[in-house]
Amino acid sequence: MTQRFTDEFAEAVLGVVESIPAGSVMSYGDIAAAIGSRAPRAVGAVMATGGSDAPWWRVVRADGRPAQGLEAEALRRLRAEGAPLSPSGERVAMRLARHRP
DNA sequence: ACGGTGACTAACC
DNA sequence: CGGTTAGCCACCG
Repeated sequence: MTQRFTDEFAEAVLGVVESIPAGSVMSYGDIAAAIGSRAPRAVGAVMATGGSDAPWWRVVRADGRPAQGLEAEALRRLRAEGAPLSPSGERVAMRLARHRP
């Protein structure tokens, strides 16, 4: 571990992210709601800061599109996991892939 | 204390 | 379907 997360928020976010099973995904909003927050943007900030060690590719936007700037990489990994993708292949089929705890 | 900012979202047109 | 707009909350200088 390279970083220690003293912030409860960041700790909670990463905990949820690591609980997402392969082949499934959660939106930033889903994660925020899962920890009783309404700050999907803050979730994104945590991921941008210390999400490198977590399965960040399983965290996508509400419309099923992966994080801005990492779309190609994320989609590659998601496909490898067998996550259901849209016919176009550029976004995740949220209806099928969404993980609900 | 304050305002700007962001790996966001939902509502509208 | 797609482009815009306003709303939200946590973090940082």
